[in-house]
Amino acid sequence: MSSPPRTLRADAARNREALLAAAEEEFAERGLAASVADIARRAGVAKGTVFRHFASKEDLIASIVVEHFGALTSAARELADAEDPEAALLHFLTVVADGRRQHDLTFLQSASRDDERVAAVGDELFAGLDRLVGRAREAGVLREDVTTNDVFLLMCAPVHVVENLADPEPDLWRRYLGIIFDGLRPAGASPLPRPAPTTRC
Amino acid sequence: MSSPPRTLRADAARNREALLAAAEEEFAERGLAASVADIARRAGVAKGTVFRHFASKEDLIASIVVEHFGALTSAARELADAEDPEAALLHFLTVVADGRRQHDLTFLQSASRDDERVAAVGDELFAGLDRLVGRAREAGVLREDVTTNDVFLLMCAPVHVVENLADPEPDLWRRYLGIIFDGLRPAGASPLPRPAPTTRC
DNA sequence: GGGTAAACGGACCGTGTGGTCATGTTCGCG
DNA sequence: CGCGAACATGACCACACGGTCCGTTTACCC
Repeated sequence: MSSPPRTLRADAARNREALLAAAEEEFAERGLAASVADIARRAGVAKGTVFRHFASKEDLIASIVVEHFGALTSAARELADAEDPEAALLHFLTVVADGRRQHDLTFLQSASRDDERVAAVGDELFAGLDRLVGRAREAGVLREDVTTNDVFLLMCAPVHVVENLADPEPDLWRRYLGIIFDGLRPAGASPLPRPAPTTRC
Repeated sequence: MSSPPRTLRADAARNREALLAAAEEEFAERGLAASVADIARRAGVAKGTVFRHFASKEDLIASIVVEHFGALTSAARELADAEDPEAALLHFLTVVADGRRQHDLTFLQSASRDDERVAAVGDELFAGLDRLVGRAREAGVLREDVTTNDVFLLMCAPVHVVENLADPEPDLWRRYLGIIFDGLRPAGASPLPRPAPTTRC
């Protein structure tokens, strides 16, 4: 039992990146039904190569989600100490939505729910968001009864709202982010019928 | 070329209803990937029977959507002349979300986007909602810059937000309907970054 | 009850899928 | 340059899917 080498060969690294990019596009266009063969074709490699890099289709999906979550976590960290907490939170939510702009990738996330790597980066992302939400609430720009969990769940809603539209109109999600963000503000907030969820995610 | 009889035989009608119900449950549990064979098994009939009632899997999906839209249109009509326009709109949105409570069925809707029957009942539903939205805006309980199209798109968001949660918590969507509805109120409304969509649906 | 058309069952078919593997190719180090 | 290991390939497999078909069963009407 020998362990695999720590660094990938140049061509292998290139193919891995190409596969991740191709898979993201393919999943965006055809949903979970996108086939491994099509992904390989799009990346310009043979099908066997896909399974050299990813143990299974599920593993490929999880890898995409891990990559995305990582990028969002970085964005959250960079905004953690911004001067304007409200702008920081809104900007973060914009980054989240923009990252999924092309099409929605939430289904990938839920498809890899029990992957432990995904759970780990999900925790980090949640922690980053928690910081932003905490500062926003301290600053009084967020209604009192809203938790990080709420924002975490609502994060993808703007993109999701627009997703089923035939006509693309690439920036329309900004409109719904605006509406939902207004719903998160203290002004005009009415009592919420149910308590916030307790379990993370 | 003879036309089929106007009324179904008793057993056929029973099976048709059983199939629609079974399909709805199966789609809710397993998404679009639910197989016709599983649907048939759940309804207690053979696979061939499915295709006797519905020309294809797509046709079955469209039939479910048509049924749903019809029920919602009826609900909208009943609320059209309610005394309190705000309560009427909120109640309608509650009915919409509650109808999809078990799981989200939006993907069925988008899967049958080019079905003409679906388009027809979709128009009726939109008209019903338009009435409710119009009265709400006249009453000043809806922000000025929000259109019927916006509400139509946001309609399913509360359920969608909760959909990817592992833990069911069946009524949690009410919380997010509350938040989003607050975002639709005039109080504390901030300017929206993009214009409302022009194309219907 | 008997006759008939409608409805049902389930074996069957073609296709496309995720995944495997033996063989051939390329990188990169010495 | 040369060699071994890492990598890529594409034919191949088992399987599940949507959909078809025809022999059989069933509900309805007189």
